Amino acid sequence: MNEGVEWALHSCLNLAWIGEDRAVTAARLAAYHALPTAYLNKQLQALARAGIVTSTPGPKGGFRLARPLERITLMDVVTAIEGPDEAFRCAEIRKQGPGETPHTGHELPCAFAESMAKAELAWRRELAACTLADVRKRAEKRAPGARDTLRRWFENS
Amino acid sequence: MNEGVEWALHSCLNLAWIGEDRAVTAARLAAYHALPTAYLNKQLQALARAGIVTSTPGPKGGFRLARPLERITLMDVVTAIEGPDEAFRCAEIRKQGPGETPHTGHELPCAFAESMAKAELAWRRELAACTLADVRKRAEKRAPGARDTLRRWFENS
DNA sequence: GCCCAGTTACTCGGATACCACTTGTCCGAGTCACCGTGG
DNA sequence: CCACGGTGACTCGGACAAGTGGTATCCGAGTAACTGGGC
Repeated sequence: MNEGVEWALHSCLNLAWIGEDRAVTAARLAAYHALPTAYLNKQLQALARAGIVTSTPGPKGGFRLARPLERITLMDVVTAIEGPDEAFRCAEIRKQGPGETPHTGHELPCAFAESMAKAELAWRRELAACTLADVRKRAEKRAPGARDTLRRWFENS
Repeated sequence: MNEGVEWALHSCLNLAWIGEDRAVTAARLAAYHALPTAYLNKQLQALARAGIVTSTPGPKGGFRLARPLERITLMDVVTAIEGPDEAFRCAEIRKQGPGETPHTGHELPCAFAESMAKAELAWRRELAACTLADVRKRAEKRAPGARDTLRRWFENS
């Protein structure tokens, strides 16, 4: 899986902690975790295309959350970064070569693909059931000072 | 996801349909679906290392199933081909740069990683619950002639 | 006829290139803030 | 003092390279079957 997913998740949480009142540039978000600025910018663009964050150009511009964390799921972020394609894409090799399935088995979906899709659906269901607000709650319980440290750093930057 | 997974799954099913009495070479398995022989051989080697199939060299050699399909799950095959690593590997970026989580939040696992791992566990659970025998049953119901066609082709090859 | 050793051909197995995609970087279009000027 | 136009700098956004892992291939080590000869 693309590692940009982790960057995007933490960036969303950071944006929420900073507050929705002001936009944050990709450079500052990147600096906070020592990430390559331009590449994180690329991921944030993907989030913007997905409607998870909004981007404003010009001075005092940057990114901010498009909606509260309660309405953003892990699935949203993963889909925004990874794309909508399924991980297991059936190439239908059973239809190639002499082994092409006979007796009207072509139209019906491949039994393997079906089971893999079912498993992937369970994965997506879990991701869709977990909002970033849930994660924020757990993170604040574990590292109580993280939020304040972050706000202080972004104000003094 | 690696496309070799699909090849391995179909090859296992084909081996089961052919019968356990004789070994089948990678070349014939590949020819049946018009796949590159050497590369499929590589995937079969991975299955052999995982103990899913056994390989015998020399004339009349080849691959055969190490155990019946009832005891082979989708998870086994996926792990054999893809490796045991999780798809989402947390790089712990929260510990980098000025944003390193303070107040003893380091030892506890990342909340994001935890949720992602939970979702992935659901995926693995589904894969582990589905045996290749289940898939075979469904495939035979959809394409009743597939098994006989396959056996005929492999006998006349 | 039976046994055995040598040869042979066939198999897997790992070492070796090729290619696509992820990762990483750069510069330009657009935009808002700021500043100086005029009323 | 206030309004306004011009300038400037800062932002995102997409186009452009580099590195890594998946994809594909080849050749060698090893083995079991086959063949021919000897008993």
